Amino acid sequence: MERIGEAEFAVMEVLWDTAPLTAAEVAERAPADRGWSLATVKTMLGRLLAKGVLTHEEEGRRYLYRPALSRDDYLAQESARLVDRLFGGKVTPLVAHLAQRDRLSPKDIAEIEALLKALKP
Amino acid sequence: MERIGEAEFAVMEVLWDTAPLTAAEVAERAPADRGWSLATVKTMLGRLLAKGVLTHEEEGRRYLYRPALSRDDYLAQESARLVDRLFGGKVTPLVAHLAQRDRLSPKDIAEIEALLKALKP
DNA sequence: CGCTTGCGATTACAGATGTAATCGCATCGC
DNA sequence: GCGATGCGATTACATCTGTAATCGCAAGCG
Repeated sequence: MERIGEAEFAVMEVLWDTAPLTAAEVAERAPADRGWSLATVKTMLGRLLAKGVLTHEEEGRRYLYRPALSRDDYLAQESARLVDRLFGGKVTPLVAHLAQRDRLSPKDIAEIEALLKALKP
Repeated sequence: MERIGEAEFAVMEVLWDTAPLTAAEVAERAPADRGWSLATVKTMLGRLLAKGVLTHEEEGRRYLYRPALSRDDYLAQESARLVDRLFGGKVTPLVAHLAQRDRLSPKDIAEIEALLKALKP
């Protein structure tokens, strides 16, 4: 699975929010704090195409870009990577760690409990 | 906070397991599948020193390397990065996602529930 | 029909990272 | 003492990533 970088991810976010878009439209919607030039956005789009995580269809002489990887699949992939690398592939230690370090609020805990309860048969 | 790369992380793992160690000892204990030369390990150690995540003390004409960042702090840092980037900084959606995608076993769920219960006042 | 304009493609370049060879010096064995 | 060894430091180089300028061509304007 091709890795996608931090800046590339920001481009994906734009397209996960709205698709399909032209390069210029992606540039417009990109986070302002990035301060990207249109050229930079075009490079990103080209690389993401090459990595297979975007598709494009021609619209006149332009391309319309569209994600080929769902945000959800991406989340799953990245979460799994973290869990594998840092927590021996087990989710429980991750939750334990987050619980201790992030000081989950009682509300958070209640939410997660409800969520888990709903998963049980 | 200085980022540490994938290969650098592998070196840290060795030192989190056992410390302090000399460069040669780190090389011996590094994951075999990396196939690292001693030179490579030395480069890693140098860079990790420069990043401040290792310390060294002189032992004769060699160094003994020792982590300056605990594995736990590193886990916290990386977990927080993931949660921030992908889940809007909220832990609950991450757990929800893991629960759905990773198909937590009933045993996992029970473990996490017990863990959360223990956190409640 | 030619000229501008707008597009993707190509090229550029710096910094980080992974991998490694080499260098300069201190030390240990003789 | 002196040469071989072993150490960290320096240098090398390819790849990936972030950022961007430039190129070549097609299409639309006049």
